[in-house]
This record gives sequence, structure tokens and C-alpha cells, in this order.
Amino acid sequence: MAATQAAHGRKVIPARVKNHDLVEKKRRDLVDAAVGLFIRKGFHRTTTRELAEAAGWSVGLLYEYVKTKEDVLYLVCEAIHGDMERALRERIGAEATGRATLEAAIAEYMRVCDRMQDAILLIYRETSALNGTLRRYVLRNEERITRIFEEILRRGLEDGTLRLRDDKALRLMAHNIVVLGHMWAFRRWFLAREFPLEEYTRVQTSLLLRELTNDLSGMRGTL
Amino acid sequence: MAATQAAHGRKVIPARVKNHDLVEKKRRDLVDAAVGLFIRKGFHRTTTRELAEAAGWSVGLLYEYVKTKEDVLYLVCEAIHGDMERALRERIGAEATGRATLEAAIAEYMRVCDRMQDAILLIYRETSALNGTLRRYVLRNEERITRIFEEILRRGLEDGTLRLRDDKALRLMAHNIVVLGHMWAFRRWFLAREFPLEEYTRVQTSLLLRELTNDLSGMRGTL
DNA sequence: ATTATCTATAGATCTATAGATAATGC
DNA sequence: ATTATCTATAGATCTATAGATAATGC
Repeated sequence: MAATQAAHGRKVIPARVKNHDLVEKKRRDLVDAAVGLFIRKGFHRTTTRELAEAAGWSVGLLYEYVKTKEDVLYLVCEAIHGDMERALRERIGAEATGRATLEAAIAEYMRVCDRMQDAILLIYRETSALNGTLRRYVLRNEERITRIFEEILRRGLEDGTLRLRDDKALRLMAHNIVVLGHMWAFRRWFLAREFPLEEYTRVQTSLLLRELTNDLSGMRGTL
Repeated sequence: MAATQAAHGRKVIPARVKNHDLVEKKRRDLVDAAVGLFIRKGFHRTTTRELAEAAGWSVGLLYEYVKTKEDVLYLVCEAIHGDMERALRERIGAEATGRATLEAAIAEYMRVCDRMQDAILLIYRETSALNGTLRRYVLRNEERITRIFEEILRRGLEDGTLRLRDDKALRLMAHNIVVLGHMWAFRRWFLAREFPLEEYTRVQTSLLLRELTNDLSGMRGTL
């Protein structure tokens, strides 16, 4: 129901078709067809005819399920973020410590970023094609991913396996993690030439953990 | 001359107008007018009429200086990268050590990223609108920026003020620096809320330098 | 007389809708 | 008889060019 979706913080896109279950199901088909087109051709170069055809629909039908082409893009972005968050949350079971959880989560996140390279790039490229409202919803979904790492960092802080100056530093660190994952997607033209994913993960994790496990006083002390 | 441009590694975009100095001058005007439009409306939503008008030209004249709208986008991207590189190289004078140079360069780079936020986003967003050849040239220009940091890191390695496992690690570190600058641009919706630029620079520099100045053995537990 | 610039438009889109038809459930 | 789907197209673009005109330099 609309209320449920709103509780998720997702934007409710109105449809002309009344059967809500049908709308959900058909939109899933639409999104599945659209992702590929948007990745391959970009949003602006994809026509509404192509969207309809890829979903096996007539053009008219498309407009029973969304009001504009932009709506399709928003639905695609929402689905991508949803997939990422689900994939990530599913796999980060209960490790013993905050630090162990973090290492596992980063590793899993990097695998997700690897698998969803094109989708990540799509969001970077096309978010700006959305109007202010929809764009804000996409950013909110992006923030949700970051929050997963904030939670883990906070846990490590509490059980003493990670160190952080303050909450601001913690939030920045979460963003750093997220961005280093995206980096694997948008710099693959360089990175994949030099590193297999596992090595990339290892090296970047080491960079992050050095900061998170060194003592806070001095930047010199090797101890 | 075409030969000179080719030596720079830049793509030569053909013009119908024969006076080469004129082409250079007019294209600069065009690029100046186009950046703003592309930033504000995006490449696909900017029309050739608007481009011509913004430059104070007729539509016909536009097509004497470029063969396609895409060419304009390429010229814009090239100019942005050129500006960034110049701004960066100009300011990183001869500090005493490699490490000092690095710190100064990062600080200057962050200022450049701050000043050119929108331009950086533009490149992220619109590079994919270019055909394969032009896109490759843009990536090459992007690599040029990264190379500046590679050079500095190498210097620090040689004078012993910085430590790095090997050349591969060095190249990755250069990319990390570049990306943390971009991050300031594309995550400003979060970052600018929490950090002034100077603080962001300080914290991220500390993260990077911790890795670059710790001894190499102590990668506790992350094997 | 060569080069730069402008005017006008051909031709090719593309989004979104109106109105007709098919399917579904009471 | 209500809901879902399709066909056909109005109306609004937008890129790139052809052909005419203005400016420049020999």
C-alpha cells in the first residue's frame, strides 16, 4: 500500500491501473527491461517506445503504469538501491566483534559493487535527469547504504575494537567506505587492469583499518 | 597546430573555418558559454540553438566550428581537465621533501575540486554521452591528473619521506587521492553539511598519510 | 574571390494522449 | 460495466545543412 511505501521512505509513483498488486508486478517487469536499456543507451537516448517494447508492452500501456519517462528512471534507481541494500544486509551475519563485522561487510560490499558496476554508474550518470523531488529520494536511498556502515562502525566503537575521534569522523568514514566501493565501478578502466577484486579489497581495507585501529594521539607512532 | 595538439594527447576536432587562431579563440568563447549550460541543464537537454545563442552566434556558425553537438561536449571536458591540471601544477612549487610536496598538493587539489565542483560532476555525468574515441580521450586526460600525484609519491619514495609497498600500490594511492577530491564534489550534499573544506582536507590527508608513513610490516590481522 | 557568417528549413525524431478494443469479474 | 490494453497520431521538438549574404585580404 501507499502508506507502507511511504514508511520505507520511497516515493509513491501514481499509476492509472487500479489493481495494486498488478502494478507492483508489472513495474518489476518494466524495471527489469529498463535497467538494461538505460545502462546501454543512457536515459535520454532511450525512447518510450523502446521501454515499452523491451517490456513487451504497447506505448500506451507504459503510460498506464507511470506518468512520465522520468518515473521509469526513478523506479530503476530505487530498485538498484533496494537490491544493493538487501544484498548487503543479508550477508553480514553476526560476527563476533564490530571490527570483524566491518571487515566482512566491506568485503561483501565490494563484491556487490563489482557485481553491480553498471548499475552504480547508471545512478551517478542519470540522477541529475530527475527533478528535485525524485532526486532527493534517490539521495536518501543512497544515504541508507551509508548508514549500514555507520551502524557497524558504531558497534566497533562500543565494543572497543575500533577507534574514532567522534561521531562526525565516524560518518565520514562510512562515506569513505561507500565511495571506495563506487570507485571500483567508475575507475575500473584503471583498477581492473592492475588488481583482481580480492586484492583491491584487501589493500583498501588495510588503508581504512589502519586509521580505525591506530591510536588517536600521534600520526607517527608505529608502536 | 594540429601536430601540437596531438602531442598533448588531445583529440583534434576538425573545423570548417580555416584560420586556426580564429578557431582557437572562438572555441574558447563557445566552451565558456557551453559549460554553464551543460552544468545547468545537462548535455542532452541543451539544444544547439541554445549553445549558439549563449555564444552569441547563429546556429549555422556553430557548425562551422564543430561537426556535432558531441564535439562541443568533448571540448568542454578537455577544457575542464586542462584547467584543473594547470591550476594544480602552477601551485605545487618546490617543497623540501616529497612528503611536504604531497601535503601541499593535496591541499591545493582539494581547493581546486571545491572551486570546480560542478565541472567535475559534469564530467562524471556526461562522459558516457561521448562516442568511444572521444570518451577514451577524456579518460586519458583524467589519467593525466592522477599522474601528477604519482610523480609526487615517487619523489617521496625516493627521498625516503613516504613509504609504499610497490609501484602498483603507488598508482592506487594516486587514484585514491584523486577520488577523495571528487568525493568532495559528488557527496557535498552530505560533506559540506558537516565539514568546512579545510577540515575535510585535514582529515582525509591524515587518513592517507597514516598509510604512507607507517611501516609496512604492521598490517595487523589483515592478511 | 576567398573566407566567415547568417537565414530558413528539411527531415527525423520523440513524448504523451485520445479514443477504440479486449479482458475480467459480478 | 469496469478495468486493462492497444492503435494511431497530435504537437512539439531538435540536429544539421543548403544556399544566401557579409566581411576580409590580395
